[in-house]
Amino acid sequence: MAVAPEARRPIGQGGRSPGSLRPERWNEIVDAAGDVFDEKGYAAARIEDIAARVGLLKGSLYYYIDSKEDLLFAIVDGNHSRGIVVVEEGAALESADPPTRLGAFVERWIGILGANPGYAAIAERDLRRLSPERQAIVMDKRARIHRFVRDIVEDGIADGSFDAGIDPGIVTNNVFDVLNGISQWFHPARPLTYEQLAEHVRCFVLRGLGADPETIGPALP
Amino acid sequence: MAVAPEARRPIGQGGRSPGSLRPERWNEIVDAAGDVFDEKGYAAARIEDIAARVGLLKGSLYYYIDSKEDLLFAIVDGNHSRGIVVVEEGAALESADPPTRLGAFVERWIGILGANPGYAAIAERDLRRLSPERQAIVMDKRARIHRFVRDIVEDGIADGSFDAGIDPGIVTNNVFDVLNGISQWFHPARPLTYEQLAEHVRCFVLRGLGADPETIGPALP
Amino acid sequence: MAVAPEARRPIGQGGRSPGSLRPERWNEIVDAAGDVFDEKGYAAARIEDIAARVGLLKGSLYYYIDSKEDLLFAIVDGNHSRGIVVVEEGAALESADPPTRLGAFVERWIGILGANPGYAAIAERDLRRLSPERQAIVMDKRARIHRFVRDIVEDGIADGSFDAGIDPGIVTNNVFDVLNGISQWFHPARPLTYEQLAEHVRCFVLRGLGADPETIGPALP
Amino acid sequence: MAVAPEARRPIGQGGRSPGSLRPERWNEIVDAAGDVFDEKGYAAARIEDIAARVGLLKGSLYYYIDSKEDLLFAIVDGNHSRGIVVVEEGAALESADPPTRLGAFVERWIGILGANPGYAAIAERDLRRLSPERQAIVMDKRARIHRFVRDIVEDGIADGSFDAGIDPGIVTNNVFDVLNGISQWFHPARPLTYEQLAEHVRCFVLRGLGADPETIGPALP
DNA sequence: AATGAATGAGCATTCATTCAT
DNA sequence: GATGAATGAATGCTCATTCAT
Repeated sequence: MAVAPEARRPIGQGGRSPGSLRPERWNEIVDAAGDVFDEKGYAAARIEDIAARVGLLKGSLYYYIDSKEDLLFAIVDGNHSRGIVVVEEGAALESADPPTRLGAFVERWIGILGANPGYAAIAERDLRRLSPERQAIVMDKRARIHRFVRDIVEDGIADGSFDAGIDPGIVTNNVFDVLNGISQWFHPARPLTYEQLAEHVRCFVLRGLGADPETIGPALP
Repeated sequence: MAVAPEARRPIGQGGRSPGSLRPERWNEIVDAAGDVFDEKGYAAARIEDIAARVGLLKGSLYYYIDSKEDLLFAIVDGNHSRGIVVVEEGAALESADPPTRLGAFVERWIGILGANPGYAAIAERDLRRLSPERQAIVMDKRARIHRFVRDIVEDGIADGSFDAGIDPGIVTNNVFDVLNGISQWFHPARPLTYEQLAEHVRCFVLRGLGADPETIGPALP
Repeated sequence: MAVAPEARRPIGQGGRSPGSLRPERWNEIVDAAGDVFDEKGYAAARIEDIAARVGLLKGSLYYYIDSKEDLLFAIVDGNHSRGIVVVEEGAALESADPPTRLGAFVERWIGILGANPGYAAIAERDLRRLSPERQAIVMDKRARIHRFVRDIVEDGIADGSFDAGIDPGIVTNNVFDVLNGISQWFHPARPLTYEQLAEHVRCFVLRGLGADPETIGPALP
Repeated sequence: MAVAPEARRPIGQGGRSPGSLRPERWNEIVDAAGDVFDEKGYAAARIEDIAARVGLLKGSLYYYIDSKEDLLFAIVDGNHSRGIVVVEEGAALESADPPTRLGAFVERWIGILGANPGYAAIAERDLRRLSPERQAIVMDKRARIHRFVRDIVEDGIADGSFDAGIDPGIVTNNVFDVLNGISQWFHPARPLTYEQLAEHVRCFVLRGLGADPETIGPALP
């Protein structure tokens, strides 16, 4: 899940930010870093590999970055920024019932997974390698995303559309575990599109919350 | 999820395996490695840290291991060996209906999580840092564990106890994502025991599969 | 016996081979390695010493090499490549009689010893520390060099210019033992040039083979 | 060329000298060390390998030695002690002519090579790894051995049995290079005994010195 | 005599980072 | 913008050596 171009400039970084000069180059680099981090993990990834993937020598990469961590931050923060976008786009559905809103969220989330597959895992895995300040930036976004789902869950419990016995905290975590896990095993090469996958996952999640089968909608086609 | 003591000797490793001489020492070391790998990730973990945690100098650790990878393998393989145990212990329930069997599996799994918390993530994260041979050993166990759940799911679809519209492959992955995600956010320090957590997760999963609420059992207390 | 500059680029090595970019630097490094290996032996030689001798820090040396063994190979293989050159330069003498050819070979060999003294011993001593593939490359060259001398010996026995009772295998080994031993005790600081030494050794060897004193030429001046 | 038992106790070492307790054990250990040093070179040889070859653990070897260097010294000094014996045994031939004396020396030397093959190379190769004191002890023996041959050569030149044009220093080195080189290529598995080899080498050397073919004796059978 | 365990200094190698050109 | 060269700190691993038992 690469960062959407408009969210991709180094944020909270100050300095010359060379990315502003050639945004497309910066995006290439971040994508390359995403691939390499995904394959080897942040610590084992080599700057040289990332540079080679965009046709540079390792020394040259430092024209674009100040440190390896910049790339991790760009990816992890970008991932979360996209998550924020997913969450905020829900405005149109604000008046809908909780199952509909949660289902729509799941579909939007997986839809974006499809656009930039592969980097969700990095966010989970290597978040702690960031500096405390940057971790805080990311954790704040994460909390807002989390809160969005949890609010829906609590609303649903309150209005009876979800089972009263569920624990909002646990269930919210379960939902994100399901969503974040996807990119580790799903490959669109399968005879299944992201849209179809989203349907399955939406059902799994809503059922898991005890939603009325009627509300969830018809069985998958 | 550290390895249960009786399953912990280096398996499939050949060589002098000094761990067999002093199993407690070997267990201490593997536990220490698990902690450090969990905190920093495999690549960033330093042998020196692991050694210090058991009161040794880094060089001394090599009396017990041949390489850092040995420790990763001990943890990852041990984790999976415990998973195999969880899967195989289901013999008594073989004649039960699929929801009961799956629910019991979830409870056993989380029960073991409680015994040795923390290392499940390592297995998911750093599996690829193992040698191909060792990866194969682990992947084989993983496939068997996976197959156990998938078989239950398919049985349940066939006999109508799970929704006919679900995809066994997707759903099995969803289940493991939920189970493996737990150790990343659940801390027993919370006002919730592993048993109570297991109840919640059991319900979430079974409902997600479309099981009859009657079968799932009473709402959580 | 260091490698002649023109033969010195890493041969049969694949990879980026930065030495090709700055041959003089590569030669400096190989010479430094030759000195250090000669003084301490391959195993006891420290990369740090070699680096320091060319004004680098040990880490920097890895810009030029992939491993310490690369340096050993460059020296040992270079030595043998020079030997091949010595052997092949004999074309002009092909029609001469065996004693003349062998005498000329001895003179050429020692002449080259004089150009790059000191590393012949390394080739003999630490050949076995090379990887099997590289050993094979070197052993092949060695066999060709050996064969060149043996052929002359056999020709000489056949045409009566060498004693009929000698064993070509033994005598060829004796000749190379004499030639290879030189660099361990001869220092041109002595009141003797390499040319004079070569004359003595040529006589010793030809006499050893039972050549007609007339053929060998006049006593040394 | 292992050390003859009676010459094998650690010499010039002072201390408890445990070898005196079980001479045969000490010999076993020195032989094992000789094998390992010969295979890998002194620096690359591991105490553990030597210990394993005599059925001990590496720590246990220190009951017999004070340091790895003790073993090198035992071998190198032992080798030279044998050389001294070879040289001194010549008493009976003292009145013989130089070619006879030198020929007899070659035969004795190779005869002893046959008794303990393989370690001559170590002496040449790793002499410099000894402490200065021990190097001095060995170099003194070496000088005496060298001097023995050189004296014969000079006598031979003086009385006309060797060519007047040869340089005693060079030729003596040639002779030892031939003798010391043997163990690197000769294996008694060949269809040739040490006695036969000695004959060939004797002829090569004496001819090399310009001795009268009549003096050298009949061609090899 | 022998061992198991530990030590600690040393070494090859890696790699993020810098910088003059 | 990009590069080649160099840096230096870090880190996995080795191994001679010690010593209580």
